[in-house]
Amino acid sequence: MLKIYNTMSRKKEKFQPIQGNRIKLFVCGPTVYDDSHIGHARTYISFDIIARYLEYKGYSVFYLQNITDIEDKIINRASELDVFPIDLARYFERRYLEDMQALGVDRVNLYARATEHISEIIVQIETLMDKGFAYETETGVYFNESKFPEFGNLSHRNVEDLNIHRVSPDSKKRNPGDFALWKKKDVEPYWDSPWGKGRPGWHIEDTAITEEYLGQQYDIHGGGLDLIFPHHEAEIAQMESASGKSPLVRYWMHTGFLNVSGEKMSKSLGNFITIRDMLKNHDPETFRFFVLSTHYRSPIDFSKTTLEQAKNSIERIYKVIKTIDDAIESDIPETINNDNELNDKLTETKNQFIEAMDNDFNTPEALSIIFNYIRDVNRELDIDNISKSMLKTIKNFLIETGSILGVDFSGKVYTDDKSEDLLDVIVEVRNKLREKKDWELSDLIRSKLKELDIILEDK
RNA sequence: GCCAAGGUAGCUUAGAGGCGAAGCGGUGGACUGCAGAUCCAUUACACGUGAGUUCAAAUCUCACCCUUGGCUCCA
Repeated sequence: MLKIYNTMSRKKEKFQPIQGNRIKLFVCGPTVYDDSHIGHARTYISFDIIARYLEYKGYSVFYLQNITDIEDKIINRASELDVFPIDLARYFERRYLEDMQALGVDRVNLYARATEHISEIIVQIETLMDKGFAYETETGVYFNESKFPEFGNLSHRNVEDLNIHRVSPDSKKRNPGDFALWKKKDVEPYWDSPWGKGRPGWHIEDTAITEEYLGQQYDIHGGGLDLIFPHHEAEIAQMESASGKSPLVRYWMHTGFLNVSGEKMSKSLGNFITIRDMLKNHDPETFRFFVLSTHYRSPIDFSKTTLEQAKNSIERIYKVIKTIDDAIESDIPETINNDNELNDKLTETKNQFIEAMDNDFNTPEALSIIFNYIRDVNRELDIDNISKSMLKTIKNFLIETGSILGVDFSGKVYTDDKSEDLLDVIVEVRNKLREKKDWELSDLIRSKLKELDIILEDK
């Protein structure tokens, strides 16, 4: 039975979709004003895994993500670079999608741009105006926080505390906590609205988009921890006020922060790492494994050591699959008695894996179960107490498990065709030398290959 | 100030009342011509400190120490 930690209740809750086995999942996408960083990667990989697992459990998942392509940061950046905001947004959106593809994040069913939902946004603001939850000033349209006493429930804060620490509130607003639904602007980019030219506030796009595609209430809303306040609070306030229905979302899920060598990642500290830069030094599988090795809600530390450990760990899985492949090729029986025992163990492992993932997607636990099984398999392989058919079953299990987690465990071969052929020749020659016990030359070949980062291992 | 998360072997992480965990790393052994992989053993007094509850506490309670983060830019 799947349990999900709900930020709203601060508890793990039994998961039950609103409608049958259909799950409506929404995750806050990026503001496309710059290349995405590895903190984004952590969040989106986490939700990719969550979506994969939900699908594995037999749910039909509709995964929606917004793209914030109109926002002050985009406009500022565009004017710095002297380009149109929309062009800048499209450029970084394309790069974001490329990054996600490189990371194997491919579970999103629909990306929705804010600028393509302006009419839905306007409709929602009109509803809020009609119902008396919003008011117009000379600078824009604002949500009236005092009309929504539940504000602060998700982040578990009370509004009075927050108001004390507010810096220079806009004097036109009635309450310091009121947030903009529509900003009046008469410089590009702007859209026409009942309140004149302007553009939407940050929070409204998400509820306009989710109402359009998911309805007024849906199952899961995800995002980084930093979005809880004020962004997700604002979403709740807007949508629940507009629809009169509560809750907007059944399960609020938030991913923990990614730190770099123990420090918060920020541009001012100079430790800001984009996904692209990271991928120059690490392969995507390693990074995903690194993400998997910590629970999604915990902080995770990106450092040379942790990435190295992730790389070495995943190699252990690659290696067992390679060993299995070799054994399948070799001359071992199709079935043996010991299969029964290994089959039982496999069933047990599967169950434990599911149990771990059911427990709020506990991937570190799930991995440790896989590693335990791998040790058992290796042990049997070591004493040739395993059959071909069993090995095939085990391999399928490992590959399937990998695909739930989004990691290709089948291992990587870093060669193009020609060099592989060439390598075969070298290995063949070296084997001849070894037959002649010419260790000096064969070791020389091996060490020369090693200098080229080609590791040759004899059986 | 307010709020939150956390302190588990050398490192990275799970666990959450009762069999001392997983990976990485170190050491020794088996296997190898050697190396590697693998297996075995070992390294590990494992649970921030001090009290309390309990037959039993890393896990619950209280106090304290320390770390990190959030407080309307933020995945």
